[in-house]
Amino acid sequence: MFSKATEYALRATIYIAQKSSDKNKPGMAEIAKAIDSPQSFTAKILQLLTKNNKIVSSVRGPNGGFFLTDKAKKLPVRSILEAMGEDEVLEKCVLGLKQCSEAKPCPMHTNYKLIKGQLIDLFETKSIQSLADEFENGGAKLNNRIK
Amino acid sequence: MFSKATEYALRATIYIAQKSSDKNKPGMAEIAKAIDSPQSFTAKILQLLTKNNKIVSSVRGPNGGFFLTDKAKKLPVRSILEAMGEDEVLEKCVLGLKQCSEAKPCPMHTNYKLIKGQLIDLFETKSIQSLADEFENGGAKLNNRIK
DNA sequence: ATAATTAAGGATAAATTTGTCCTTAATTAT
DNA sequence: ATAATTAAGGACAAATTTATCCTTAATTAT
Ligand code: FES
Ligand code: FES
Repeated sequence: MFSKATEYALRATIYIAQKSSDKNKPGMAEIAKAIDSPQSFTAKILQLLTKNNKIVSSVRGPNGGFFLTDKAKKLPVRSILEAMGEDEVLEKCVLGLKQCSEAKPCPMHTNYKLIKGQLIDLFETKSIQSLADEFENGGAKLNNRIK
Repeated sequence: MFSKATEYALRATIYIAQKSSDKNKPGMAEIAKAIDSPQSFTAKILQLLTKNNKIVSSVRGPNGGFFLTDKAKKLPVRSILEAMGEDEVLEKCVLGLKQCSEAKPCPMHTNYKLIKGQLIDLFETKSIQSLADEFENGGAKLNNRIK
């Protein structure tokens, strides 16, 4: 559904939201390990999410790392997709027509639009914070390594 | 959601299902034009769908082209995804965990699984034939060029 | 001030996806 | 039989995505 980059972005952001505090900000090594992603690549992705302080914030130097402001935690998950330039996935025609519309619907449209609506609603309603709460609190995981 | 290749595969198959008959089998040029796809690339994709006569059938030579057997028309849309090796998209974890499971759910799982179920149901229930019926009959389109 | 730590950023490489072109093989019409 | 038509298939090219590595800049601890 999403690119690897966006999957890493989602997992990393949720991890940071849950783990960061004033005292403790996870660094790249910790994050990549926790979400089971390639470290250098994930670093690039966090750079994107940090640019203009869109979603993720960071501090350099010893005890530095990544964190989310309270404001950022309240953002809908969709804002991560937007920062990754991949939120059009939610709006796309499932058969790849240039527009998904009632005016010129594809043969799947009538059935798919119901699902699409729920998908959009999910990503717009769920906040980053609420996903962070699911993580560990609700027993949700951000990797599924055996150990 | 799907790769371009799979989008072309879906559109092309639906088009062929609707347009082909004993007397008339659309060729590559016609298909690519109708579904607004790059011809040579689409040809490769139809080769995949034709291999082992999985979904699409073909005849070479004058008045040759592509068609679907009645049996093929009754296949679920998901079988096209399978032929393209891309049906795992339906089963995947939305955050990219290696497994989507109740045992080790990601933070989106509880909400997403409801949508996922509908998505799987849609692709397993809808037949290629029923989509072909939507096309032109039901006013559905396989491209949205202005003209 | 200095050294240590950590993210930012640039350059580059590998892998995959998307796409084109040309030749070959099969089939049909004449 | 021959020529025309059309899909099959191989080789290759372009574009995009994924990934690594190394240097630079900022910050902190000493
Ligand atoms: S037009 Fe294809 S899903 Fe809406
Ligand atoms: S585990 Fe992520 S969607 Fe099921």
